[in-house]
Amino acid sequence: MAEPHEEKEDQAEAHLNILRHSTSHLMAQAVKDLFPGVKVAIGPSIETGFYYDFDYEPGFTEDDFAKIEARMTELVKMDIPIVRKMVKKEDALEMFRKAGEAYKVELIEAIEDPEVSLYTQDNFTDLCRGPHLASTGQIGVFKLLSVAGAYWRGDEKNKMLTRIYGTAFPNQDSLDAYLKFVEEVKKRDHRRLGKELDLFSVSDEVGAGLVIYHPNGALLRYLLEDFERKEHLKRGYQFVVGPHILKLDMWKKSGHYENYRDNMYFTKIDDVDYGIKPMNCLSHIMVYRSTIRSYRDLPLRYFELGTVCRHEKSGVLHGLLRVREFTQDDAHIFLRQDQLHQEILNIMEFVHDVMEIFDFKYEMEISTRPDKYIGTLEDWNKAEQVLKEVLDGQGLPYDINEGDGAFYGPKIDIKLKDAIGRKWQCATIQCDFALPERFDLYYVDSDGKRKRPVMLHRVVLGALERFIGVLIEHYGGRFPVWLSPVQVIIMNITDEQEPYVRSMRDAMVSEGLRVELDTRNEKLSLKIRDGMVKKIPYMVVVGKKEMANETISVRVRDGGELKDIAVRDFIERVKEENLLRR
RNA sequence: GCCGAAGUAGCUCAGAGGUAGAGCAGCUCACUCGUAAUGAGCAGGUCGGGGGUUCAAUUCCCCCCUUCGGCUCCA
Repeated sequence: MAEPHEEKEDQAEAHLNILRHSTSHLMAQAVKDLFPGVKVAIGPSIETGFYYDFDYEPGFTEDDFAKIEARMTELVKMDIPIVRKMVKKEDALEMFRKAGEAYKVELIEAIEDPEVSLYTQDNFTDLCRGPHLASTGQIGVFKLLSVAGAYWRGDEKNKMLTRIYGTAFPNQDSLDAYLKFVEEVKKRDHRRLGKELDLFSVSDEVGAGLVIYHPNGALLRYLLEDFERKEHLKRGYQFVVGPHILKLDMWKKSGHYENYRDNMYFTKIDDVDYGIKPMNCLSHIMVYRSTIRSYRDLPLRYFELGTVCRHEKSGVLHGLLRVREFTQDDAHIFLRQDQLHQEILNIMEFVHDVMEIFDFKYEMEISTRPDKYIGTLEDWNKAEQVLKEVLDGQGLPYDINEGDGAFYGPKIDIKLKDAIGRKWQCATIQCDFALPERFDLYYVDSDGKRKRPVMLHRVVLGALERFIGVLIEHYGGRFPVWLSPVQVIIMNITDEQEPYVRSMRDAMVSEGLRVELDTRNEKLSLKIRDGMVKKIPYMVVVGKKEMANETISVRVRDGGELKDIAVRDFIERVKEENLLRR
């Protein structure tokens, strides 16, 4: 049962959805008034507002928005009743056919009920399940936001329509609040912060989707890698390293050439074909196969910060979140069927611990057997059962994506939620029955017979590039001390303290702190400002007084001040934060 | 890949058929300064790349590349 206040929230949300849905119809009505010959497709409310898809030959641009919005405002003022009517399917079909609304006809044909509901406002009638507001006069404030192409029914084989996005709210204040929120989100954009904090760049001279890490970005990445290596060693993983290119025959054997070729790059050496790896599993399989394995050896957990190259379509590249070369915290675990439950539990605990350290909440999904699959039904059912049991056993909620598993096995996807509620796919755990089969992997069981191991593919952070991008936005560039590329910046007030702060910097660096020095001949307020802009956690100020007392004054990025603290105590404080990952 | 928009100094942006401008950053000088921008001066650009139209193109046209907003796909 929902709590009373939740019910209220649900009601408010439901109302907002109706408002937006009606605004979407209003926009369609305005567009049809203004642009004769336009055909309408679908126009739902969405999380951030609404959209409507149109088929119109010249298409629309944002220049058309003012005109459309003006007409919408007129229609609101006219306070036109929005009338619902149930009609027979055949009648609706005839009506939309006559009107030349081919998309509506297609939609109605797919409806099984004998009757469909229509909503009419003046000269505009739309097929719609509803509900809607009672009249256009009840519509609040709205704003058209962007145009975009969208395939009919989301299928890239279909015609591309023009989609107009907009948003709507009951009043101006809530619209303003939303637009302000959008601005805040822009300020957190990892591409913007990546530039401002000088973390990374991508260059069209080098190539699209290829990341160049600058010193601070590379340091951040190094800190994550260091974290990963320690955590994996702690959990019984072994490090392995494989090559970036493997003979094409390997990729044919594994099925990648057949199923993943479009995403791969190829090259030729001395007339032999090679494929650049899009995944790390094959080398790990070679390690497994390098000697005979006993049931006592399992599970074997091979870990690699493996860099892979994938040919992503040009239109999907996006900062660090979607690139063409990236490094996964990848592991392949070879184990017996009877170990599957415990091992997946281990991984889930691993994921949980890591998410907690970075202060992420997360959600889980199980993806089950697709229509096209390899392996036996029995294996699939068993594995799906195990995945469910593990999640049930933890008492954590999860969704099921029927038929969305990989062709070689079912999987658990973990979607993390960042500081402002957005979801990102990072960790995933995939069962694989296919590769052990294709590479004829086996172990010798207690009865002396050869048995086939199960293979798990899993990543925890996912791709370092994507994870770093998410981290930047999650923290808004204000990394916790242990992850800050620069933890401390020391500022002198006059030249007099310069040699002193230099030796202080050296002392801190030798204790493992990451320290910068600002000895520019500038006012303190400028140095503080620059330190704040660079989002450095600790700004250490040294003037005449501090030098005499061998203390420092520390301005803390996230608020507050450490007045006249001993250098030694400050160093210990930062060291502890490094250790505790704070 | 598809639809739409954009690309001007290191960054953020203005400009216009007659070969470009601001702020910040950079450099030089003065100021030696106590918690979010001291002042003055200097320097900085084949106006994304390639073709075309024109007496003349950074501006108009075509192609390409890249980026942005979406669609589709995904770590």
